[in-house]
Amino acid sequence: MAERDVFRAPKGTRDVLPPESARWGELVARFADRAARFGYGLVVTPIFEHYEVFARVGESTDVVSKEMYDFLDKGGRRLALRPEGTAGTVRAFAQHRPTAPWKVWYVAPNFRYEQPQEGRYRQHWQVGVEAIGSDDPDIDVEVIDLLHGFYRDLGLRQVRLLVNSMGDADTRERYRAVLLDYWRAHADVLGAELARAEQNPMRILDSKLPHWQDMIERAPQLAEHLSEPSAAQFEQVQTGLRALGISFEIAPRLVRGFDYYTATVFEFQGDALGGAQNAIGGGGRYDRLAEEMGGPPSPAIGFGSGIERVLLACDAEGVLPAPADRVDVFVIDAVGTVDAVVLLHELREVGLRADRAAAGRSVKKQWGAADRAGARWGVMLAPTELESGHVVLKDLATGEQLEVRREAIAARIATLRES
RNA sequence: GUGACUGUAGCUCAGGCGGUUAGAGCGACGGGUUGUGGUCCCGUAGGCCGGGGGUUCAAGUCCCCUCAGUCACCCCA
Repeated sequence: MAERDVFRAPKGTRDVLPPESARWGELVARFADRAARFGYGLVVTPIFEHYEVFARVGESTDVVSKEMYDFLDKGGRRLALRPEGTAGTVRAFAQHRPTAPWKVWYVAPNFRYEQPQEGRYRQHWQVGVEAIGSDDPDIDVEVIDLLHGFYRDLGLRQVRLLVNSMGDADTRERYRAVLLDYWRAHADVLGAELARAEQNPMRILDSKLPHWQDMIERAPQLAEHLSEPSAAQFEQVQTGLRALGISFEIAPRLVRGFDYYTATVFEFQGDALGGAQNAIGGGGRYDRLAEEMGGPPSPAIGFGSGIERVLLACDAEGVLPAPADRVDVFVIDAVGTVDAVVLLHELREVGLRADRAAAGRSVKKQWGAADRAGARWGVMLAPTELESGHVVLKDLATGEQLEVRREAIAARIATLRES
C-alpha cells in the first residue's frame, strides 16, 4: 500500500474530533446516568479475549465465521478483538462469580471485518448492559425500559421497538426441524442458499431478498411452537411493557444474529434513518451462555446499542446538538509578560473555564479570539491599569467594561458566574 | 465477500464535445495607525484535481488498475 494510503485511518474506521466528540461525551454521560439510576455498575473487560470466548457467539453466525479479527500473539495464543459486548462480560461473570443478579453496563468498541458503509464500520462503539443471574421476565422489561428511556433522553422520537421470543431449547429444536422441512420444500427458490438454511434455518427469516419475501411470509412461525412456559414468559414481558406505556410490535421473524439468544429478543429501529442500517440497538436473553463458559447456570439478558448509529439517528431527527464548550473567561495579554500565565492559572484554580489566544497576536485579534471562543468575559492585562494594580474586566455580551483590582479578579468572576 | 455509483483547497462545490498560469463561497491567517470582539471592506496562504499506469502533440476531463467513501445484497449496532 502506498505511503499516502497508510497514514490515514484504516478502512471502516474513523476519528472522532471536537466538536463532534462532545456529542459522544454527552451521549455516554446520559447513558451512564440512566444505567446508574437502574442499579447497573460499570464493567470494563479486555478489548481482546481468547478466540473461544467470542466463538460462543455461534459458529454459524457471520460475526464468528467471517468477520472476526483474530490473530496469534507472540506467545502463540489465539486471540480475537471483541466483535460484540456480551461474550466478554459473561466470561468475566463466569470467572469472578459475583453475586447474582449481576447488573452491569459498558461503553466499548467492537470490531468486525465487514464491507463498510454509512452506519456500518469495522470498529464501532456500543453502550450496553447485561443483567446476569435472573430469569424473571420483569428484568426483561427493566432492560428494555432502560434502553427505551435512553433514546427518549436523547430526544429521539422515531424509534420503533420490535420484540419476539425464541422460546426455550425444546421449542427451538422442534421449530428448527419444522422450518428446515419448509425450506427443503422450497429448494427451488433458495437454490444454493439452502446450504445456509441447513446450517441455521432461522437465518433465512430476516432476509431482505425481494423474491424470497413471499416464501418467508408463509413460513411456519415460531410463536405457534412456543412451549407453555415460554409463552407465559413472553406474555409477562408484554404485560410489563404495556404497563409502562412502552409501545412495541411483535415481530415473528425477528431472530437476531447471535446463536446464544433464548426466549426474549428485541431490536430498536430508527425510522428516521434512511438506509438499511436502521437497527440502533438490540439484545435479548441468553440463558445458557454463562454455563457454557464454565459459570453457574445463570439465565441472563442484555443489549448493545451502536453509538455511531444512534448519533446518525439523532442527526436525522435533528436532536442532541453538539454541546458548545464555551469558555467563561478569556485573557487578553497586552503586556507580554508571565502575568497572563499566572492569571490563567488563578482563574482555572477557582473553577472557571479560562483560555487565551495563541501567543503574539495583536490585542485586536485577541479580543476577536475571545469572541469566537464564546467567552462571557474578557480580562485584559494592560500596562496603564497594571501600574495601579488593576486589570480590565469586560462583559463580552454587553460590551461594558470596568477596572478591577488584580488580586480580586478571579474571585470576582467566579461570583459573577454564580449570579 | 458480490454488484453499482462517487473522489477537485480544511469544509461545501464550479470547472460545456481533452487545449496554456485550476476557480468560488465558507473557514484560517493578516491589514483597515498607537490598547478592544461580533458587522463591513481589503489582502495572504492553502490543491502532484485520491494514487499508479496508459492513450494523445496535449489529460482534472478518455481507458485500465488500485485506494477510499457511498448505495444495495449479505449481516448487524
